[in-house]
Amino acid sequence: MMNDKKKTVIGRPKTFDRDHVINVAMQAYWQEGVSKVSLNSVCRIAKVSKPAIYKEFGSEDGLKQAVLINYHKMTLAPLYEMLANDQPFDASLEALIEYILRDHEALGMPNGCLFIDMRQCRAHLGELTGGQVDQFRELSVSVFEDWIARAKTNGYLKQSISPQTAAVYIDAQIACIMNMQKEGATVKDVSTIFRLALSIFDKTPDR
Amino acid sequence: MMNDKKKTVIGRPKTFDRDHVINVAMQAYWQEGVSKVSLNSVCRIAKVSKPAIYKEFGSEDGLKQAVLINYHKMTLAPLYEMLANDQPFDASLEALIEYILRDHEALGMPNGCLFIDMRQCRAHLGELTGGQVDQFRELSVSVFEDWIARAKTNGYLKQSISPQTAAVYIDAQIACIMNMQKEGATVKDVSTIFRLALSIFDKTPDR
DNA sequence: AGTATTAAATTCCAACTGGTATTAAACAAT
DNA sequence: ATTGTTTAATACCAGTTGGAATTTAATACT
Repeated sequence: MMNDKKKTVIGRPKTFDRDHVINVAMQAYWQEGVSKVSLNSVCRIAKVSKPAIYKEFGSEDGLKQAVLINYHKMTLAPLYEMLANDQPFDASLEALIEYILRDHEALGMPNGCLFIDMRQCRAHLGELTGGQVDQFRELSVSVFEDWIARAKTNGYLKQSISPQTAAVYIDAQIACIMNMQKEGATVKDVSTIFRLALSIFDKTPDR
Repeated sequence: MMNDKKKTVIGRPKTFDRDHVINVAMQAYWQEGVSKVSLNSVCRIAKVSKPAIYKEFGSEDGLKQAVLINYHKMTLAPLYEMLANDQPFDASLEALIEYILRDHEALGMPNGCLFIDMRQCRAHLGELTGGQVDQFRELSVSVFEDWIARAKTNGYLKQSISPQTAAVYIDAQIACIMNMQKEGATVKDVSTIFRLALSIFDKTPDR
């Protein structure tokens, strides 16, 4: 806006690649579990020095928060956007199922969900990351709630379940499935269980 | 069987209280999460020296295994026994729900489930504990499977779900609920979600 | 009293943790 | 070439970890 491409700046030029560090750390946290990855090991695999990370993120807590925000942007936000579209409930439900059940390994992603992992060790996270987790949690349930409420007013959903309850239920089932996946359950089992759990939203309850 | 109460034995008399250490460690693992409790801290709160623990359990891994076995005996086994009784399916299902939903805090227990916690960090456990987790896992699903299969042959359950699938489903839902509980969900929410998830086994599907 | 035997606690270890003070390097301006 | 400024890397800190060697204490037997 103010200056174009390259303003000359004095001092040693920056070589630190913020995104690279975030991605490497995200991969490690996601794969191993956030509580199993030390800051030292992040430095090792990202090939950056510890003071460089402190300069950029302030603390380990800051790094974790940055990673979580990144994870949200690339993995959670797209799902929420999908649910915000005004499709028929059946279609959006199927889209959600597809998204949750997509094969992580085939896509080069670790199994499980980093967000769920962080929620489960919430008590041991720092202020920044912990607060961010809470914030994303609220966002998550409100998205589900809106989605269900909209489906009901649109007549897609006849069930007597309240949007609040439905939102908590869906949230819990996603967490459940992500944990199963991380524990090494087969794709088939994970899929069967998830569809079974969400079958309570089916219109024709004659199983 | 061979000797009565007290056989005289040379050497310094033992003061180490195995059960005390196991209970203290179990409490800590259960409360904080097994991966968050160091052997040093167990020594501190149990007021025993580290070599004493090594003498008794061989290693940290051995202690964790002993704790898991104890946890199983006092918390998991009773549930399995209940399900082995030949009650009507509705009754045993309700009993399971009651047992899973019982108020941990009111009973002086930490929230969540130590077994589930160990399953989720299975990859980071030692050989002994990890193997024990696997063993109890197999036992668990086989108990659920037998229970469901029995209910079906007895005509209590008309559903088209296979016992294998049902067993995995129940296992997953229990894990789900325990995780919710540990994350601090209200008793009401936990109860609602669990009953909703298990409502797929209801006879009359007109919710 | 002394000795063998068993169990206890103290002390130590190298490795690792999150975090920081200090030094070295790379540039622009002079 | 020197100086100022910014970044990067090295080296270090105190504290903790799982584990083990060593020492000290408590008993029965001789």
